[in-house]
Order: sequence, then C-alpha cells, then structure tokens
Amino acid sequence: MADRRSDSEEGSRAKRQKMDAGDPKNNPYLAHMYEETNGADKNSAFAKFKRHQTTAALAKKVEDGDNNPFNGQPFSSKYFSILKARRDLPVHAQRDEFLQLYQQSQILVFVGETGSGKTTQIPQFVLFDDLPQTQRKMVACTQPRRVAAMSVAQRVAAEMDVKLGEEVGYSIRFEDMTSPNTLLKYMTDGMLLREAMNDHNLSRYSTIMLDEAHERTMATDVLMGLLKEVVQRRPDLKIIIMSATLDAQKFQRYFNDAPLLAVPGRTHPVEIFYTPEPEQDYVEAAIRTVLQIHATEGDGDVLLFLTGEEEIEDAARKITMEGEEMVREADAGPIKVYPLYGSLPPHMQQRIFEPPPPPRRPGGRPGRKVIVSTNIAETSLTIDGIVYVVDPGFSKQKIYNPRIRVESLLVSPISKASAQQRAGRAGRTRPGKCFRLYTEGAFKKELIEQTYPEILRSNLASTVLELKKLGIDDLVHFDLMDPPAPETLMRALEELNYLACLDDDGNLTQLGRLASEFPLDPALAVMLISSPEFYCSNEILSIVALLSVPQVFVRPASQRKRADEMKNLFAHPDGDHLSLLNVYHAFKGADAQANPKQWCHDHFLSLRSLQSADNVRMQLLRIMEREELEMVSTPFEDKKYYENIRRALCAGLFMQIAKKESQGKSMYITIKDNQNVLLHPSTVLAHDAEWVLYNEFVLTTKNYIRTVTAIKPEWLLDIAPTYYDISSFPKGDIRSALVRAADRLSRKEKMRADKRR
DNA sequence: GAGCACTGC
Repeated sequence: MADRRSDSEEGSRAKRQKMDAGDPKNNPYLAHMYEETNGADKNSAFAKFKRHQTTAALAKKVEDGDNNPFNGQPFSSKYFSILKARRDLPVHAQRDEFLQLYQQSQILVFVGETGSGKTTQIPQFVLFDDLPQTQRKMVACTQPRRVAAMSVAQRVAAEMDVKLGEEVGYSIRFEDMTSPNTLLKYMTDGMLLREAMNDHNLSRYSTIMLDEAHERTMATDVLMGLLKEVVQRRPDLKIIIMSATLDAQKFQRYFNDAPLLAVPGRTHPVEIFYTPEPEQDYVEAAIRTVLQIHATEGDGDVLLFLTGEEEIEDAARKITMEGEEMVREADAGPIKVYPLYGSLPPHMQQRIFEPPPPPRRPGGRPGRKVIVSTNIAETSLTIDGIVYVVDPGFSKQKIYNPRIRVESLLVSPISKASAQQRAGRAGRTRPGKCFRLYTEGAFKKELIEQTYPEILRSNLASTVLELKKLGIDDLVHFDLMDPPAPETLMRALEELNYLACLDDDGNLTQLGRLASEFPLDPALAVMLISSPEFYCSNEILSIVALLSVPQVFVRPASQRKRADEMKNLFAHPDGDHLSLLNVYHAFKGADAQANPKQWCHDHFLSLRSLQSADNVRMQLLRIMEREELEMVSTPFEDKKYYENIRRALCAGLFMQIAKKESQGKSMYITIKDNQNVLLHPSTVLAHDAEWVLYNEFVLTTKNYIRTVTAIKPEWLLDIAPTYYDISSFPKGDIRSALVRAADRLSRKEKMRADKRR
C-alpha cells in the first residue's frame, strides 16, 4: 500500500532523506547494522543503560553530569538551576515507581493533578528509559490544544538544555517544529490522528502518551480506540494515558485493567460554598455574589463563569457600574472588570493579566480584578492570583440531534468534574473560596459526573470517514470508550454514502479516500474535489477556506449600522457564499494588502479570520496539487462565472437545501428533513429565491439557516440524481416542484439535441 | 432582525 503522508510530514521526510543521505548510520536500510551502537555507543552517557531496565538513580547520574547526553554539549548553568526546581515536583518522588510500572506493562494509566509536573516530567522519564534513539523512533506526547503543545515543548527543550525543534520539538497544524534529531515530540491529538491515517501502526513511535485524556476530545477518543488495536500488532509499542484524577478507573478498565499510578498535585485548599435555595436568575445572582465578595471578603481576584459573549459583556457592564457606586457610597476598593471569551481579540485577552487596580489613596482599601469568562478559563487559560471563583453552574455545550442532522449550542448544567475544575481555579496561588450558585443537593443529585465526551455530541460524518481511512472496516465493533448512538452512526454512514465517499457496502470509495486527505467536513471536501468539473476550483477553494474559519464579518454592538453598510459593499444578490468570495478577493487586492489591519478595521472584517482563511487555503491548495486536482477558473467576464460556482456549491451541499413555502414570506422548509426554517437575518440574499442552499442550520430562538445561496432545482437533479430521485419524495409541494424542474431539464436537453441534429 | 462555548486536522 502506498504510504502517503500529510504534507508537513512529506516535507520533513524529504528533509530527513536529504540530510541523512551522506551518513550510512542514518540510512534506514542500513540502520539495523548499527543498532547496537546507535546513540548508545561506548562513549555515550547512556552506555550503561539497558533499555527498559533503568532506574531513577541511573538517570540522575546522567542528568547531574557535565555534558548533555543527547547532544554532547556541556550543560549550561541555567540547566542546573531548572533541574533543581524539577526535582521538587511531586512526580519526581515517584520516578522509580513510575519506571517499574512503565517497564512492566505495555499500557499504563497515569493520574496527575494540576501542579504534579506530569506533562513536562513524565516524557523525560520515558526518554531516559525508552532510549528511542536506539530504535530510530520517537516518543510522542499529545495535547488537545496547539498552544499547549508549543509551550510545553518550549519548556521541556529548556529543561533538557537543547534547542527547540532539535531533540525536543512539536508538531501542530501549519507548523512542524521537528528535525531528524527529534526524540521527543509534543503534538496535538488531531495531528497524531492525521499521521495514523497514513501509518496505521504509528511505526515512528516507541512510546505514545495521550495527555489530558480526561478531556475526551474526539481525537483522543478515536486515538484510544486505535491504540487499543495497535498495541496488539506492535508488542514493542508502549502507551501512557495521562489524565486528571477523575475517571481513572474507567481508563484502566477500558485498557484491559492497565496498571495505574497516581501522583498528588500541588494546589491549595479551596473552600466550597453552596446557596441554600436554588437561584432563579443565575446572571443576577452571579453579579450579586461578585459584589458581595468585593464588599466583605479580603483581597484577591474574582473569576466568574458565564456562558457567552453577550451575557458576559452585559454582566461586566453591570458589575462595573455597581462597583463604582460602592466606591462612591461605601468607600469600597476600586474594581476593574475584564470580559474574557474566545472571539475577543488577543490583545484584549491579554489584559486579564494586568495587575489589580491600586487603592484610590494611600492606605485605602485594595483594588480588585474581576474576570468574567466563558469556559475558556476552565481549561485553556490559567490566571494566577484568582482567590474567589463564582460558579453559576452553566455553560454552552454542543449537542447533536441526528434526527434532523443539526448541531446546536445549548446552555446546559455543567458536570461535577467541570465544577471541580472551576473551583480549582481559586487555589492556584493560595487557599481560595468557590461560591456555587446552586444547592449542595443539586450538585450531588442533579449534576452528571462527567461532561459527555464530544463523540456523543457531534455529527460523526468526518469521524466515520477518518475511521475508514484508518483501516477500521467494522465500525459497529470498533471499541470506543463511549460508543455513539447507533442512529448517529447510521446518519453519518448515510451521509457519506450520498456523498459517494462510501459505497453501498460501506467501503471507502476512491472519492472517499481523496476526501479524507483534506482536513475538512466531508461535504466541503467533496465540493472542493468536484470543483474543477465546474471550472471554478480557485473560487471554491477560497470559499471553502472562509467557511472553515470563524466569522469574518465583525459587528460591534455600538456600530451595527455602519458594519452592515460595509458588509453590503461585498454583497452579491445571489447569496452569502458569493459575498464571501467577494470579501476574499477584496482582501487580496492591492488596496487591502497595502495595510491589511487598517483595511479590515475600516471594513468591519476580522483580520484574524481572513489571515487564518489564507493559511487554510494554502494548506488545501498544497493537497489539491499533490492529488493532481486542477486549479481552474471561469473567466470573470463569462456570464457563467457565478453560475458555475453556485453549481459547484451544490456538488457538496446538496443535502442542505431549503425551498420557499408557497404561503408565508421568507418561510422555508428543508428538503427531506422537512424542518420549517427562516433565512438568517444576516443574509445578503437580495431576492426571494425559490430554492436555496445553506451552510448551517442554527437553532436559537427560531430555526434559522445561515450563509445561504440561491440555486436551481435542475442543478440538484443533474448533480445529485440519487439523492433527488423524485420517486422517493412524498407527493406534495417539493415533489411537484422537482417534477417541473425535471421537465424543464429534459426540454432543454431535447432542444440541445435538436440543435445538434 | 440576529448571538460564535471551546478545540482540532
């Protein structure tokens, strides 16, 4: 089988071959001849090390030596000062215990609470015992987030006194910071999954660590299922599942009763307070609690968890106002409120690290910082100095309804694990307090133990395609830790079958194999792959890139009118997809490129989103070229320029079509699922289109379809005849409209045939 | 006449 790799891989492999060409020791075909001495020759610091038989004492000796065992360079003085601090970490006391379990078993579950040092130290413990250099392999440690992979790699490179990207590196989307010398690689879990799709045995690794496994991301869950199979084919591969305390036994059971090692963390105690009675309005209660803390508690910053941007901005405003009143009337200390959520520009996010405001006069009451945040402060961002946490017990969570194939965000009660994590945020620097705005009874009886893993809350179309590409044929018996509902799985298989990515027996088709190469939703991948047939792959590529990044249109509450005017400059009467294309073209134009920041600001566009779309576009373009898909455009003057693009959109999104209801203005009904929907008010679609294609179904106060483009039913019959098999539609408005379209289509074809005769 | 929690390839 062809060993195809993702393109960043391809790059590093090419690099590796080139760099290694001169040295027979580095030639993979000759490597076995050097196995005894490779990296562990007599002069090496590792000479006395027997793989998987080392001890903490042995490692300590090398760590305390004069020269770096990995690159032969003398250790810097900074190395020794960091080493001293490392030895104080809780994990260090159990290094021998860890080594014994690691050596004895193929799979190990490691539980380390925050502050234990697990993410930085355990991979180094492994390195000194696994000696991957002697196997020409690597040790991998996965993280759910890119920033974590980068920053931990940087930290560990410093601890090991090596240059980042050499012996210690990281690999994330858009950036491969590794070299042929890399022995320890931090990477995102999604990246390892990508690699697995081309190397089902993950043969480049001698040990794989899945860190933060308790977060149960989609990628972690799939990787765990995969690794469970790989360990049977590769007895030489070792696996470490690293997690926070909760649910450790579940991991143990899943991995055939793997041994468990638990290391305590280093945090301060947090006192928990509950409300005696349930609160009616959690936002109002939260604001009241924050102000109460300010009035009655000692110094220390406050972290309040709310669910979304609007709620947060609103609460922040109210707390600021009330706080100012407290300063005036009760001589309270000054209070500074910072909103925090993902779509906030980075420089605004950075502001949360500013020190709290000083007292208003010498000797006055100390100032206090209040951070009002989404869940982003629960895992992604840690803020030191928080002493008080206010937890109303809610967050927005993604849920998936397979019956109508809709993912939506819903404000839901958090889990016990989440509540514990939130409380923990108060004890990072000193003992703290957590105020839960629900009763103790509710905590015990109503909150679920763990947030449902993502795999149970998502559309599985792309996951199923990935699994097929990973060589998993029998999905039903694939051992996932939490198997999704059969209906969700059936929906995904059905969707992939309609997209022709899977045949009727559920086997990967050529198109499916190609689609899996793209880091995209299968529908968007199919759209992109089909686009050369419609003479518009350049344009579809831009649209797909824009559809895979956060919203490009910015609409600040204070300047809505102005923002809408600017958006209208890019509007295309036939719909939002074409408007996105106009935005992209304008962004790449000379005017915008002269000063992109200013231009985006002036036009109410998000520079961050546009730049990231540009990045995505480049990545996708490289895959298109590698797969020899043609990059073509219809000449702009051609009257079919936009029509071709709209047809190509149908090639991927033909399952997301709505038709106007005969009665009722702008009321639409979705095809097949028969959901009543409204055009999202943000649409630029200028006319009452009979048929529209939509990108997204949003469930909020009403059912909306967002990002819509006008299309013709004839195109659907032409492009997706199986899905639009008229006989499968019940008698009614939609069916008769399709029949009329079919008539028009055949008349046209007949006329064309007549002309040819 | 609207609301994108968060993350990833």
